[in-house]
Amino acid sequence: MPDVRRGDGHRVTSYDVARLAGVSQSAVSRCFKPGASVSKKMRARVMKVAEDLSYQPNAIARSLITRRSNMVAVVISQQTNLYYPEVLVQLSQRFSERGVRVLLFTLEHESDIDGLLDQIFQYQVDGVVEAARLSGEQIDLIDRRGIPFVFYNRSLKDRRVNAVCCDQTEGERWLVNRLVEAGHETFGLISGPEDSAVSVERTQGALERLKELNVKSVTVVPGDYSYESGASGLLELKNKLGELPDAVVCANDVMAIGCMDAARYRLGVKVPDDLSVVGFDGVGPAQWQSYDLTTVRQPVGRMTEAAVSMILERVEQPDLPPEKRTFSGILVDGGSARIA
Amino acid sequence: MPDVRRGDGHRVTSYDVARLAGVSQSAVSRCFKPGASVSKKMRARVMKVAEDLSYQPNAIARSLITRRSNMVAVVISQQTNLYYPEVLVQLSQRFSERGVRVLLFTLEHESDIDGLLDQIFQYQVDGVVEAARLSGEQIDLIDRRGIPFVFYNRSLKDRRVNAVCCDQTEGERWLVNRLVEAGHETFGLISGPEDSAVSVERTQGALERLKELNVKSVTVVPGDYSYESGASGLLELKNKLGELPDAVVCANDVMAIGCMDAARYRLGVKVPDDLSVVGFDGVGPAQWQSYDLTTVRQPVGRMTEAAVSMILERVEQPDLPPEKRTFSGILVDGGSARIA
DNA sequence: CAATCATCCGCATTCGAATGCAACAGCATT
DNA sequence: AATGCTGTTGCATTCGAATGCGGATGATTG
Repeated sequence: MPDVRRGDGHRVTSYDVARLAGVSQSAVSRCFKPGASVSKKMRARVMKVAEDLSYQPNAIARSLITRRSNMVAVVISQQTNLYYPEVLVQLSQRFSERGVRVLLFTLEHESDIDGLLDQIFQYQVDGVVEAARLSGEQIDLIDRRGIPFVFYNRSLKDRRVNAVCCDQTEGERWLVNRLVEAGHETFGLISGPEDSAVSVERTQGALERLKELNVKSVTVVPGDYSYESGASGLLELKNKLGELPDAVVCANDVMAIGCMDAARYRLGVKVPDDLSVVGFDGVGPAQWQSYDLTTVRQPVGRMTEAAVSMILERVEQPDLPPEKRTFSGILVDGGSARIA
Repeated sequence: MPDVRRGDGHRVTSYDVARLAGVSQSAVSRCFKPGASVSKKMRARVMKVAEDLSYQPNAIARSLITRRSNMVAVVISQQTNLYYPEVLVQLSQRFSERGVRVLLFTLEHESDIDGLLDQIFQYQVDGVVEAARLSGEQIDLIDRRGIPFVFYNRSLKDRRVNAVCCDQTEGERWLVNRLVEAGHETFGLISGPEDSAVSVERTQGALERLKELNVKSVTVVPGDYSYESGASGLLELKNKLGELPDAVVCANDVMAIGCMDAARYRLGVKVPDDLSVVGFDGVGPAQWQSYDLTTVRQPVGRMTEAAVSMILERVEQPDLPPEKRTFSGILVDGGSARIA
């Protein structure tokens, strides 16, 4: 089996193929471009040699001249939230079906994003999917670079940006409706991190609906989306109220799960008999029988598909106006909440 | 605030900076290279202009000439296994601390890997982390390209490749020891996918130790690493045996969790009183109080660190010989198994 | 003041593929 | 045989940064 590298340690280039096939480098290039003007004879000849040499066009060189890297940056923070890995995998799969690769940028802390934007730009990505918070100036920065970007589940109200969101408010309202219909009267809320727009929307959405429905007893305690904070949130609620509320509304599934476990194993309380718990997201473990969580599932498939096509459309047509697409969640009635 | 793009829609290049600063392009290039021969005056001057123009060196162009893309491909399959997202995030973070970015390749089916290798090569990545199965020919393919690569938790016995593994066999032996010491006499095993080397090692490891300890009643049923297959695996065991075994050894945590739920909610059996269940991996949910799983935790931090440094060392010194690094897992005694 | 040396800078080239343009071949038409 | 047309091919240039080499500059020494 022949070695694919030339003697000098360089990679195989289109010139090597051209020389061996007795044609010009441009011919080789054209052979690899679908729909280019090449005779079948030429193509066959070149492809044969290319095959023999295991030649693959250098995407880096191509990017330089075409000004398309076929790479998209995906920025993810919040690795504690089980929800994000799923989003990431789906984005990756959908992009790759369209010939685009994901360059991954993970943030340990959301504040690390400053230097990161510069990094992203250096790699000349064709677009950016942001599942992290950005300040107004940072958005300006991207905008001025003219790179299409889409926010995933976060958007700035007074800003014309592309965004794909799940309707957090609506989802919370559904959950509250269900709980109130079933006769729950005292409520505890465990919110997410203050700086998470999603969390704020969810908590506000629930509060608003509770108010509309004239529910008097509502207590909010802070959480951070983690299992532990769901558990400690419940204990804190009990402390504050002196007793448990009828229902606890958690800003995500993982906290709801932590909350259920604390109820059962630390307080010895039955869910849903003595306490109803609901979450949000619809992550895999929420369906596990130990939890069987009542929650709102985000339509991740449709949301990621939307994000991908919004980006790629704007790579082709940079002048498309900004767009926000909001998807309704799916109410999942589980066994973690008493129903009427 | 000035627009960072020139009138013609092109990006800002080192030539633009050079022109405005009244120096040569090479000077600009040198200013961005740490340790290059540039006077402080020059550097200050250039940096000022660069700042004004929001100039960032084009990593694509740089890669072309330096033959370093500062990108590493990470190939992941098996998205059902909760274990992999954690690995991915850690790899990404550790690489980025060293100035290297992760280009993500996800596989829906392990068989999709054929075309994928070509894709990976096109992007001129500096290295590859493989958390997917490869055939011998595929390894040849990578080898001949001279790209450093590391297998993560899979390796071919009779092949000189780089690999980072958790000692699956040893871990299973520990688990079996614990169970046998505690008096368990009849065993069920739920294996992972047949084509997963990890699963085979785990199951074999357990079987071997059980044999050594002279345990007679051992039944193996197949699983696929999913929650559902853990649940159905338990039912199948019961069918086969006519009754439940004393203990079920699952090839990963997620199946163990499915198994526990099936025991409790479908069979009405108490864990660990009537049935002991153990897993493998040490994923987050294994620690949730509803499960509190006895398992072997893979030292993901050390393993990913090892993978990263093995790759990067070989980018610098391509002649380093292949190396396999095997890490012991950490036995986690949870409440899902009766102990002596 | 001349000689020596280190430091710093610019010129020119390089990486590998894409593409506009011109040249050319082959074929049909008259 | 001359003309025109279509379909292919090659030439030359381009993308943007890095770098070896020679030359200029300035500092230092005798």
